[in-house]
Amino acid sequence: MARTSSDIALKTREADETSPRPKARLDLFKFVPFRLNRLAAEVSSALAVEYQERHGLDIPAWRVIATLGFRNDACSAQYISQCTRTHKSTISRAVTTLLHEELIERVENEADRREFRLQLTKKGRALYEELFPRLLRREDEILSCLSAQERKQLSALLGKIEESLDLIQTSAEADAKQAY
Amino acid sequence: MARTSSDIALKTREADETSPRPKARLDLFKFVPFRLNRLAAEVSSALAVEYQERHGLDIPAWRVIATLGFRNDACSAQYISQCTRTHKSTISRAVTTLLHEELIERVENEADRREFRLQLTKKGRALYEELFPRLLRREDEILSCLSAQERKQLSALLGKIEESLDLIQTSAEADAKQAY
DNA sequence: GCTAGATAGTCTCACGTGCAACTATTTTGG
DNA sequence: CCAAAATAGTTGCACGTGAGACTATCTAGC
Repeated sequence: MARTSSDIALKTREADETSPRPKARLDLFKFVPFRLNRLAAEVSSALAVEYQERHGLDIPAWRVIATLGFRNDACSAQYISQCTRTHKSTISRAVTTLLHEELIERVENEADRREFRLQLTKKGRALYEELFPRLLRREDEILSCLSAQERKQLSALLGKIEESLDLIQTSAEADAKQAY
Repeated sequence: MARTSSDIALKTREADETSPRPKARLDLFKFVPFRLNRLAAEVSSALAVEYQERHGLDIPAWRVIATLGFRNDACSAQYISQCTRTHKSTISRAVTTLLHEELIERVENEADRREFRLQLTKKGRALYEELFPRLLRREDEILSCLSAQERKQLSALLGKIEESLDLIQTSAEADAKQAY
């Protein structure tokens, strides 16, 4: 969000497209992977003020809270790791911190003593209830440049790419896995 | 790209939307900032094989190469830093590495001896010419799930968000800055 | 023309994170 | 049942990177 220095830009490929191009080139500004990276970084830092400055959470911690807050029942660290696509060691460290801050609690799983079931504490639930509307509002602000229809388009397009990259599972798969 | 373990998913908010929702919740899977983050990370790692495994470049180094390759004339590290939105220390380190590998070269700027003008060496140019078509092909693969029109839509939508986040400058601004 | 502030680039520091090894436990296959 | 493989979670290690201090140089204002 905070960019102190003034900004400059590459010339876009646009101008070249009308004229015969002597040699194909790659314009970073039109390169979708680059744009996604830049956009994601920018959006992340725009949201960070909410959970970082206000609550001292980082992204992994927020993902744990969000996953537990969205679900009613407790679930394992493994589950959080998989469905947020975050490395298990990263989740592990976030869980340790959150346990320390008493925002989440864990109970042993009698059936399988390797894993622990995690859930929000009352304090954690309160934080979640206060935080997530703010984040939704931020998201709304960021997307405020789009019409309702454009937002649907964006969501659909992202969905297609996610699906083709296998980032999304069907609810059947999820349920199958959830039946532990 | 490489995810070894099997995947599971959160239930989406979809199901709740028909029924009266007792309490609003936040579904990470529908949260655009999260989706952008995850998608960007996935796409990046899909491209990494091209410049990392084949050429030993990391993302910052690739951004330097790409910027210099796209332009005909030499430009400063500062310029690269600003137009790729990458921290100047990150660019500085990438430049040092690339100089060492003789992929780029720098000449003193007589007019301003604080800055150096950077440009691709013959070797660097060759690498660029070989690399960027591969990357464009990868991008194409990733977007192959979209029709031509959908790609335009995506590009336009990303453009709108970028613009509203002030990630894009007009070519006028760029030219003004470029006139050093 | 000298001083104060801006700017280009480098470097040190701290920190987050992916990888992989490790422990503990469970599952599978003979 | 026992050994081998799989799995949940933790931890040490290495590395990339952002923040910010620092040097050198340039620019602006008096």
